[in-house]
Amino acid sequence: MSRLRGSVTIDDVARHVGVAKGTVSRVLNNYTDISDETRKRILKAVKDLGYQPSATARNLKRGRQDTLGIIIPVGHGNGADPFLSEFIDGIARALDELDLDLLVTTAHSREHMIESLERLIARRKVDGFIVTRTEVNDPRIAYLQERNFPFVAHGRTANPSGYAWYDIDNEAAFAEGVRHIYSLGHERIGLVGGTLELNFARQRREGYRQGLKDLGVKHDPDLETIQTVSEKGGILGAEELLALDQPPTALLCATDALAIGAVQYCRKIGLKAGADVTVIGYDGLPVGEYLDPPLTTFSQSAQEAGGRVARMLTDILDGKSPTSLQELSKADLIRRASDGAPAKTPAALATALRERLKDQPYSGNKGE
Amino acid sequence: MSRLRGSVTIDDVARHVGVAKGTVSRVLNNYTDISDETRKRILKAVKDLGYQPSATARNLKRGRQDTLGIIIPVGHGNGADPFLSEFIDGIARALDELDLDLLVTTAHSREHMIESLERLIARRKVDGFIVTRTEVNDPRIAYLQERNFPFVAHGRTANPSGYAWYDIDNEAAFAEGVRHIYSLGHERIGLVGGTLELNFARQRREGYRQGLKDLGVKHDPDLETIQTVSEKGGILGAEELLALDQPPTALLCATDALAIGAVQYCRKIGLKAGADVTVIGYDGLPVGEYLDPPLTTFSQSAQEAGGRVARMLTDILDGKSPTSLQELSKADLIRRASDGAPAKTPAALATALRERLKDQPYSGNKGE
DNA sequence: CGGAGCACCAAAACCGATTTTGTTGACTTA
DNA sequence: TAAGTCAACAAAATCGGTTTTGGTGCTCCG
Repeated sequence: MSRLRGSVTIDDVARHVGVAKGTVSRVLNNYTDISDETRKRILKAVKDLGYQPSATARNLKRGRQDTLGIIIPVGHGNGADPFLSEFIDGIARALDELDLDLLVTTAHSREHMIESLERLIARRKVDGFIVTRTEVNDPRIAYLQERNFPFVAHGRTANPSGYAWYDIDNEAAFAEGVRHIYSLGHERIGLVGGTLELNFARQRREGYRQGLKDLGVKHDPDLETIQTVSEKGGILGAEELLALDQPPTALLCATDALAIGAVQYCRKIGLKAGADVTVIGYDGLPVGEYLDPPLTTFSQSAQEAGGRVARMLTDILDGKSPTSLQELSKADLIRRASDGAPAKTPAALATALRERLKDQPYSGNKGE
Repeated sequence: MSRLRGSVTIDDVARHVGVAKGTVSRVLNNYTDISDETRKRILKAVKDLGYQPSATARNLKRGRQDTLGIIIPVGHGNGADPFLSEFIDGIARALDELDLDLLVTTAHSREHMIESLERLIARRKVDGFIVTRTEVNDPRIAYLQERNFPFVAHGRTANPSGYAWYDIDNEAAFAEGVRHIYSLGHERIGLVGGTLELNFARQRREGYRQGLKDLGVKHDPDLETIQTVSEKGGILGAEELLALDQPPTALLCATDALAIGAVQYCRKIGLKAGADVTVIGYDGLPVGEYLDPPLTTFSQSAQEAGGRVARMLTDILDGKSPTSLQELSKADLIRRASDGAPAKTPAALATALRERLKDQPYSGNKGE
């Protein structure tokens, strides 16, 4: 009965009922100038024949695709960003309700991203884009703005005006992080930051500095390190900061991935996160709950963010002004167990570390 | 210069050159009955005007979308499956080279999945599907087979004939896992399995049993537990097995998520994975490397699998027979540090456990 | 009673490509 | 030299919808 390619078309329905195909279309699109009787007959035929309009044909005429695009950055083989997969999940859920679809593409470089944008726009495969992991000067946003193509950014740029965005108040979160750590009794607080092209990394560093300033703690540049946003970066960052003469007793990390690496490094050199060193991450990744110790972090519900961003984009497509759609949300501190009062003074920590590192100098992250 | 909606069409190009639009199309599609001179002029105009054909219009005529679909199952708020995000990454990378796109949808129930399939097929938004996490009797596969719609499954079903699939030899892997654990000196080996609707869960259990049989170890049904595939399930599974009078000294887990939960439970009751209890997972999740202890697991490179599956699907769309596309791959044991020789006999372990549990009965997985 | 107004729907145009069919002039070939 | 062949393109049909334009018959109204 259900031959594949010979899908039932609007002509089949029209013929079956004995009306013009335009009439069928009008019924399906809720026009009012159709008699009740005809409407019923058509609706019945639609149901009987199992007719569903072809998205392609409809889109051709309407000039819309009912599809949103997202381009996710990927490194070289180092796996997907766990934050992004949650984010996509959130988007997809929201779109399901709105009856839209999501086109996912990956890009391995900045240039490749722009290429992909161009391609998808030129071929008219999507109506709008969701841009993630914004950079301070983001070429994607510049491109989309110039082309005047609808999009919503998750995260801001250096100049966050003129386009729609959804972001977390990164400054506030990290200022709070500093305050929290300080209240636990820490005086030397380190920052394992992310590369500064990433806007959120810059903002979190700003929040870190502001937090210190608010507390009247002198800012020591040595306590800041910048690393690529990955577990590996976290290892390197922790190693660098803990090797200081006056090491920090707490590490505030720009992302959970960095924090996971930092915790791993601590473990490696015989330090217990949460007891000997406080480590705090950011992202609220589910897996953080199952680490040892469970990771204290900031949650920003990637899923919720995805849903929110998707809805903002559909608002834009419905004609809303992008500038009216700028939303700043708050991140919540989720206390688990990787933070605590400092066990040692920085000086004591330093001598203890020197002892330990003599015995077992750190060498990569392989098992022994 | 670049007005958005007024994208340049094939008519613009034709007019610009002074030929019929059909001629432009023929040039772009490499027909031979065009003079070299005309071809050059048209190509130049295409470049000058920056013309790119509308995917929609092309698809309408051709009946193809150059888009593949994937429907990912999601639970209720418990986050994305990390395995799937890697998998999608692999697919997207492969499709990038093939100049195809990927449409991602989520579904929260079995019915919803079929609905989504129906919708995407009826509206002709995709040319084929990739089906993941196959079940023993998978309604999606049944549906797609019945509709005769192109698809490739990642994983098999009870009757894996008549369609294209890519799978890991789950039996072999788990038999090897048992062999490995046994060679470390363990005699009582537990299985934390996944729900048996999932085909891979069933196969891995089969491999576990076969492995024991090969070694001449008597199969004790008490040593098997079935849990939902999540960290939570891992906690429950470990709790159940370790509470036995004769508890296992090693836990073979159907997925990394289960293993992560199992490790967490061990930690909670004062047991160290890798030393006191051996825990082995399956999936090769990157995060496993940063756990304490780093997780011993089976790798099946989700990324590679994604790429492979995508290419198989395009082969089918190019006319290859699905039945000729069935590929069984091998999983590799990645030894990290969650496995090791048993520290205690099962009996000794049991008494030690009874001691510990008296003091601090386990109660959920919240921080203290 | 003639024309305006309306309800209802048929017919045709259109979206932007691909593909089929037709046409023209030059060149063979018998 | 008339008929046939072929290269090279124009013109039209087509894909499956949406939207615009055009009737038709009926009612209403001055």
